[in-house]
Amino acid sequence: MTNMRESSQKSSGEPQTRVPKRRRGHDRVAVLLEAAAKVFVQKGYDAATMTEIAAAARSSIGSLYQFFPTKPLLAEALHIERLERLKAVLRDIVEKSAGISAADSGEEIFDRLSAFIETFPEYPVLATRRDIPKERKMRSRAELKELISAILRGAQPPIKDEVTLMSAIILELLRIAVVAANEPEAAEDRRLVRELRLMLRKRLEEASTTA
Amino acid sequence: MTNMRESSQKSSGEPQTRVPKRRRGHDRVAVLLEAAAKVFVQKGYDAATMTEIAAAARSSIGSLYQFFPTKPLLAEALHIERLERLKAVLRDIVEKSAGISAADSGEEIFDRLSAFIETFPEYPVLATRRDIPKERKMRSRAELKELISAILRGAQPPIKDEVTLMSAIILELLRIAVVAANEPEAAEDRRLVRELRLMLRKRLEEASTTA
Amino acid sequence: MTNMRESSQKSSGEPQTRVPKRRRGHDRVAVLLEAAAKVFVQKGYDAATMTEIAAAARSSIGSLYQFFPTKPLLAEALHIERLERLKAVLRDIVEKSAGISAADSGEEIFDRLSAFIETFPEYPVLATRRDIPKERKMRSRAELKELISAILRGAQPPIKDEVTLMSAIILELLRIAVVAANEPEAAEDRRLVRELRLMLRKRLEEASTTA
Amino acid sequence: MTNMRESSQKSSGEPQTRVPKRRRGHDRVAVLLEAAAKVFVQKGYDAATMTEIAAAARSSIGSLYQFFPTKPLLAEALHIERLERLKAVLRDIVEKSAGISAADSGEEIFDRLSAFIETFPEYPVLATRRDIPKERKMRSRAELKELISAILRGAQPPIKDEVTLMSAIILELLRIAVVAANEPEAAEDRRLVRELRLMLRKRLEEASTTA
DNA sequence: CATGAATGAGTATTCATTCAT
DNA sequence: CATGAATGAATACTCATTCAT
Repeated sequence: MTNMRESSQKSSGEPQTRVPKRRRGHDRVAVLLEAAAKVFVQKGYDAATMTEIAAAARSSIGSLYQFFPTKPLLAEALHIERLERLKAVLRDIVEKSAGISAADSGEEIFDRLSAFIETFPEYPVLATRRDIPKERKMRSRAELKELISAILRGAQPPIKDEVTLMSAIILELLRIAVVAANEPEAAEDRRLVRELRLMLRKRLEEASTTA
Repeated sequence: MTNMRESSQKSSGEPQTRVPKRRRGHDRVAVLLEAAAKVFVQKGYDAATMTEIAAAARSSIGSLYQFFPTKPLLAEALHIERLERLKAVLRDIVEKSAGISAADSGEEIFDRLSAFIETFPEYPVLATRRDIPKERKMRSRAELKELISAILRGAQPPIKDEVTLMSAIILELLRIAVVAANEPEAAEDRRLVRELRLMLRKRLEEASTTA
Repeated sequence: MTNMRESSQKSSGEPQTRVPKRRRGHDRVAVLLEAAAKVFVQKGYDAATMTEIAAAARSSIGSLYQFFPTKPLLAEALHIERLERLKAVLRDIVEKSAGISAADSGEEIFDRLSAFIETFPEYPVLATRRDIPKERKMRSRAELKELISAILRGAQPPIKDEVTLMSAIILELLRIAVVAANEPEAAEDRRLVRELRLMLRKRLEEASTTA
Repeated sequence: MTNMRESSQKSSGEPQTRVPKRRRGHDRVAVLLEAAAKVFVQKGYDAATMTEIAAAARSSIGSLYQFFPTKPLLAEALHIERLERLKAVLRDIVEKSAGISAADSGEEIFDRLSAFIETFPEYPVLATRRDIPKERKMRSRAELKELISAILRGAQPPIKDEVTLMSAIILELLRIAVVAANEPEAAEDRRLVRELRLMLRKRLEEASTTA
């Protein structure tokens, strides 16, 4: 009793993800996040239970809560972690793609991000969970679009069409690839993805100044 | 809630959605389904509760269960209802589109299905809920693709590329439109959808035998 | 999952104590309240658990929550119920005490309220629980003081001192009696209460206009 | 939290509050006790958590447990500390009040104890917590009454009524003052306290042998 | 059939306490 | 001794589902 849900007020406002101060804590946090990732993919965000996540991490429920005081906060922490990696991938492409054609860069993005999703299938789960803070959602989307735009802006020959729109297209075509990856008809879907990749290439070639 | 009980099955044969005999029952069922649709859209499938659905239908929980013995069965019933309407739309296009160019038909599909989703926003919720029977998922997907294929097969000039693949593309591009409809950046999204529509047109024109 | 505590929002705002619509419900509610009273007295408000209350009512936890959606709401409902009875007692004295001396009325109040507390020992527990809505606390206190004031105003000979102050004194002296009732040294405490009763009498006699 | 574990006792002898050997330990203990006092007042005994107390003392939970192996023991230690101070106050009055009238001494007690409560608002919290050992409760109460009795016995002119009873009255009137101090209607409460003080004076004057 | 009460397993979360470093 | 991570029983509360009236 004297449960939080009763009217007792914590003086320290919103609970936050705790940063571990010991080595053991750091390791544990990593294990917990991976366990969460696994369970979120398997069951979906809503159906995933904190208990199962703790079990998957071979940890006690108390330990889980020591670092992630609520389920949304756990999801958020994992989400941010993955988003950081995703942005790193794009940043890497930004560097390497200077002077490359938009069409080629587009395919690079397409391929690298497909690989990313395959490695971190929890990403789409996290990115679409219902209780994601709306502001966060828009911000991270903007960040991704900005990175893709940066890639396109560095393209040679330059793109004439609005770069933002192109970025949005890429992002959306990727969303399809993501979903398709979870569908059962693997064979056909692979062809579908290839096709989308091609449509993108065409569109980007068209958008490139043909001098 | 992904409650254990949800998936519990009586050994005495699967419970089935009851077909009401009297008129009153029919009305009640319709009201219940609409209420379910509303709540599913508002809260999502998992977070929607049978109690709230009953309340939204100004009915009692007992009544709701009289017709839909489990939550998945309720979702399934609604899903089928909407799917029927969706197929009707496509069938209508099949008829009207004989002799029309694939590109024009594609746009027609795009527009009509967009309108459908706007009218029945619960459709994507139902189509992506986690506990959808996998077999059902594949079957309905196949039905939709077959209908779109029928449209494309009737196109004049005929399509040379594999019709099934084209159908898949259309379906996926639509998925984007659906998601985009739920995003906050309305203005940009509208442009995005228009762009996808255009890409589709291009692809279909290209696929058409240019004699 | 999809627990209330997650970010899902109920459309209907604050949960409220539900009014039973069936006979069975009415009975159950009564039993639940008595059980709550018993457990609150035994364990105190904080240490009382909803589970134990349900058990004491030979009811399921679900049933308890059907009518009292939170522990504070349960306490509040019981509090109000008892407060109503308490006010009824005072109203009864108001009627009977017209023309009686303030000193006699004071003793009557003292005795009747002592009896009340003995019958409903949960009252002080409820009235002093930490999460009582402050506004409610002040309002009920004001109501009680107003009733006692009404009694004193009807006294013959009339009271010259400020009636409100006298009411506050009575209320406070009673608080002592209440606490004393829960102490172990019964014998001495009884004498103490008698003494307080006497002090009150003296004070009221003094306050009465001796023409 | 009235946790089961609170009352769990190791078979290997009751854990006891550790007496620190070094200066640093003494300081730490003092800080911990003050932090506990603060949190107990803010949240109440039940709602206060060991973690929050440790934090308030800018100490670690481990350190807190080093000195106070259980929450009740912590409360007990603080309780005793405050009780010692309270007795010191009364002892001081005993000395100074020889030959003074009971009425004057009574007012002195009233005032000094009011001040004490204002300085140590945790005292009533501790003195009324549910898990206070009953025996302790009675013993400390007896000690206080004895001290007050000593004061009254030294009064000039001597008291004829039973001194113990008078002591009890004083103690109880004080209880009111305490509670009143926590009520919101400050202004009125002040008048109330003054009034009780006066009633006490009257009663003590009356109890004094008027030769 | 309609109604709403009854049920209880399941869920997120808390917190006193222990223990390895 | 200090520190903070680990533990898990206990708690409030939810919700699908059943059933008596």
